[in-house]
Amino acid sequence: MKQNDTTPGSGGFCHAEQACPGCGNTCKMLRDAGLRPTRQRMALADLLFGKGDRHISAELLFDEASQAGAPVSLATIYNTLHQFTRAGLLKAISIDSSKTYFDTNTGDHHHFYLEDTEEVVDMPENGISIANLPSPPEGMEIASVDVVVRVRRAR
Amino acid sequence: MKQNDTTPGSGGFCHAEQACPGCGNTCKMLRDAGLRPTRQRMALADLLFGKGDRHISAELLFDEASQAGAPVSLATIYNTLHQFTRAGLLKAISIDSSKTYFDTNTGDHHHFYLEDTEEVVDMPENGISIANLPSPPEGMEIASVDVVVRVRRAR
DNA sequence: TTACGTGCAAATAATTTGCAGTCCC
DNA sequence: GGGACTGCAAATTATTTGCACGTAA
Repeated sequence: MKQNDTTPGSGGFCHAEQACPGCGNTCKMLRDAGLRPTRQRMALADLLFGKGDRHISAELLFDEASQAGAPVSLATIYNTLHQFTRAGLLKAISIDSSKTYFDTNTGDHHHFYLEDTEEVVDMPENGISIANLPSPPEGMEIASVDVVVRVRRAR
Repeated sequence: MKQNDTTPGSGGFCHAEQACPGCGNTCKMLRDAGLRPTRQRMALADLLFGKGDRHISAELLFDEASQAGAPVSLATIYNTLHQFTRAGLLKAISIDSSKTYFDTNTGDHHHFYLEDTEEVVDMPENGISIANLPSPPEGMEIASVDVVVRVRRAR
């Protein structure tokens, strides 16, 4: 359950701008994104942004939420992940064709993909540099450049 | 394996090494890959490799085969695409998370992804260059480096 | 002949959607 | 109170699999 008890008072469990214990700034983050800070969204946001940069699939987040004592339906997980993505809080990455991963690091960066474990890992920000990028087909503009370095256990 | 017994008329419709009309070298390609040159595989190979480098999805190949007068079941399309991939004739690319595309260009190269049309286009071979690639996590070796430049219609 | 291939339909897996009930503002 | 949000289950989409039959070697 919630380890903080800060008298929600006025009906809502979260009080706008001020950082209510347990909400931290999650509440504000959601409001700023134009999303109502509901119980589910708060719980998911805390899981997603509570421990540094993460790369997570819907299914995995579902399991985490369940185990964290905040069961959220899978449909809501998907909805929320997409809402967060639309709001710019997350970035969707498609590395493995079967699952979609969501990245809490929305900055410009690239990834290592561990083939053995199907894990996605951020590449050090300053590492890679790309040159001689061919100009895109005519009439097109570059939306983004995604680099994925697939790695496997060295034998 | 027998390499020189190419007596036409011995039962199969395709006769090993020599270019039988209608087979071209497709036949040999399949044999070399360790795959029996069946009617379906020949038809699909012709569609795949008959017109330069392509990026195609199973569904699309299915439609093409049907229209080409060589209907092949969707299951066989999938099986065949994976067999070809395993044999090194194709390369699977996951750019869009929903569909898997198969690339007839198995060389080292990168792609443009046209977001508007969901099309995959090869990037000129000589264009891009990547530097300062961070070393992979310890105990790991690089399997491949995939670069996808997403482009959209310039407004 | 005989093992490998193929087609079909049912089975999965990941994700989306319709809708009735719930909750935030 | 009212519209935004959720949960559930059914619907979709992409792909895989089991199994009887067909076909290349």
